Amino acid sequence: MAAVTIKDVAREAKVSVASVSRALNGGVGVNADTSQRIREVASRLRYVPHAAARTLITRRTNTIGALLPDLYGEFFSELIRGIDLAARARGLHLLVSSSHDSVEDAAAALRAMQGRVDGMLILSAHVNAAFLHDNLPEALPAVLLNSAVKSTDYTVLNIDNVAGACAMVRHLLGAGHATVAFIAGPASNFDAQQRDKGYRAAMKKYAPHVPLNVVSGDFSEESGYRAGRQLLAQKLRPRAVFAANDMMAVGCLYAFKEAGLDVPQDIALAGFDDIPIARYVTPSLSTVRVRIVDLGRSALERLAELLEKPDHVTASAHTLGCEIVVRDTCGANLNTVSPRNIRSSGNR
Amino acid sequence: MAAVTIKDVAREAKVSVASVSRALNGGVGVNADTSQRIREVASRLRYVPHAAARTLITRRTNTIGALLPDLYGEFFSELIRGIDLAARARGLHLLVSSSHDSVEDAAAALRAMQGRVDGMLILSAHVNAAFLHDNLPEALPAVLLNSAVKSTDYTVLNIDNVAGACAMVRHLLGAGHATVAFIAGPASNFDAQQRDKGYRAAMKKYAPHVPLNVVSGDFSEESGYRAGRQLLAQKLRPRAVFAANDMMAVGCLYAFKEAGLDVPQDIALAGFDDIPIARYVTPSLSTVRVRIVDLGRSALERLAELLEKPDHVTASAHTLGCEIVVRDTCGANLNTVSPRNIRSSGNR
DNA sequence: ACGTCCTATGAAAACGTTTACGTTCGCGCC
DNA sequence: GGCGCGAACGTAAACGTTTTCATAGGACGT
Repeated sequence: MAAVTIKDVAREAKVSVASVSRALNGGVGVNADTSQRIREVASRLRYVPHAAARTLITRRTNTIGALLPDLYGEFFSELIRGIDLAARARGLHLLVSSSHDSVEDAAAALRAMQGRVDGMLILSAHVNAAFLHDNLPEALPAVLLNSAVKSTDYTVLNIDNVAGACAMVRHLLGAGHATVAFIAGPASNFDAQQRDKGYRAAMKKYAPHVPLNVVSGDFSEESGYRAGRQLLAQKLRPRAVFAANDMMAVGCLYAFKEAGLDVPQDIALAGFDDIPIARYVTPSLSTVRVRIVDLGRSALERLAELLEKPDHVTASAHTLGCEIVVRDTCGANLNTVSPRNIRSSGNR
Repeated sequence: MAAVTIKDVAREAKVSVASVSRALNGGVGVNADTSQRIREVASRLRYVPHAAARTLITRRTNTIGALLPDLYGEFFSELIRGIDLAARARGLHLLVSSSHDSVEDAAAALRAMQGRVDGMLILSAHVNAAFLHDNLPEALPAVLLNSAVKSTDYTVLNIDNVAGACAMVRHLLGAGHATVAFIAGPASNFDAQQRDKGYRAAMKKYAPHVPLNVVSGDFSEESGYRAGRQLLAQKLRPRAVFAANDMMAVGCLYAFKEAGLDVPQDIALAGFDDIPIARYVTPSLSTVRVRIVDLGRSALERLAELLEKPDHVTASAHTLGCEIVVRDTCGANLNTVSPRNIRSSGNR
């Protein structure tokens, strides 16, 4: 056992523990060369302050907790990466609890983090004001990600789904596709709601005389496939289809291929998320990209802000922009040969 | 501030703090109904033991740390999911530090976790005996993932890359492809080394008279593309190509398509990892699947074992099997129509 | 020479637990 | 009745820090 404590350092440096503590924490109120000597002794003994003891008296854990649902692939890893990077830059640790699909699960995890963290990052389908009130100790700073909660008590950080969807619909219309159908996501999902809203807003604004055409889906590839078949069965087949996420777009793409249609000549297609698969399907999928890393990073930054000055940093709401990624399925670059985007990173 | 401590509970229940502690921790040595009463008071006051105070005296944090490199997508999320699930089942918390690409980074992160965790899960390219000796406090239990370290001091958990690669090469040969080339990964990478080894072993065993044919790559898609062109330029084009990972296989696939070759008729192809993209490229990629969730889960289970009884649980080495996933690029199911595998899960 | 202030330092309290050690008390046994 | 014993419970020490307060000793102005 290492077990080298502040007392050992004090004895070795022939000073009191108080001086050691002072020297190691900024060194104010202690002579410069004494401080220097203490530091040397400390590093020689490989002294590491006992985090728990420090927490006990400081009331600071220097740790933030992340409560996440059962996320999938890229989204999860990018989000964590963003959070982790920003946390490390601030000397904060990251306590993760993921894969919560039920409310009880999430509540239990939240309670288990009690006292272990200085603040929380929460991304969960079932957080609402009541849930938070019941399970989140008041005065524990928290930042909500992608949440419909509009409380004045919590800072929330959202992806600008509306603007992203709106921009894509506009792009499709602008590419000459007169009619644009929409494959919706699960009605309970906040992202899905917002994207739906964006579709409707864009249609109203840029193609006010074209009737809306919405078929339902649940974000799964299979539901996208079904939606695709459903659209093909319509009397007037739409010129373009906008799916609320990429997985559904991929399913839809297979339905079109199966029917012998040429994408984008016969029918254009676009998705949302820019999952890695998007660039590898044939033809490659046009979509709306969300910078997930940024979402994680700025979430942590907001939280860190809250930690610094808990005194009236008013809870605020922020929005993260999206960008349109034009590939082959949207039919906007028919005449140009689309270069295959090779990414040289990612050695896994 | 909640700030309800054990003293508050004791006062309210008219007992000493010692009895409260006893009642809440198994309740031995305390009268049954006293214990009951204490519990009621505790839950009524919403008492939550202060984790740091408990850690200070117990020397247990009930937290395990995970040190991970800059992982990518599915691999990362699945690994964390496996670890998280197993940890939660044991009441352990998970402190994550990821995205470490340099040795210094990893060392710093390891030291920062000092005293915050009861044990470590380490997956990193640059861990070796010396690194661990320098940065890991002795007597801190650790489990190494996918590591070349063969120390008797640490438990290591590896993917059976050799057997996986071996099985795939055998499968390709068995499908009638007389010659099999190999696209190697970065020489410094342990997985890459093992897969290379598997290729060589299989060729020696099942096709001893066929010359080896290895071109180099670095796990990136781009290097796979280059390797593919290199293979096509050979005098005797191989009948099948086995890439050390899926990304390179995908790059290679594009090189073949570009050259107008039909895969798998003209040349067969296989990868390793079964990343999600594998099933979406056209034709879909045959590959070797690794159950990453299991890797995470059993890593945590080994570590938990170490924590339970630090007294001579001899450090051991374990291996996790792979399975071959036959899709279209390997040419093994030419005559059957391969059903497109739709996954209905994954709503993200 | 003397009070005053300032700097460097040490002593000790406090944080909230767990646990070793006493103390009390009831009970059975000789 | 004395004795030992075990169960129930309380007292207090201990864990390793930070921080408040006290003290000593200069420097400095008068």
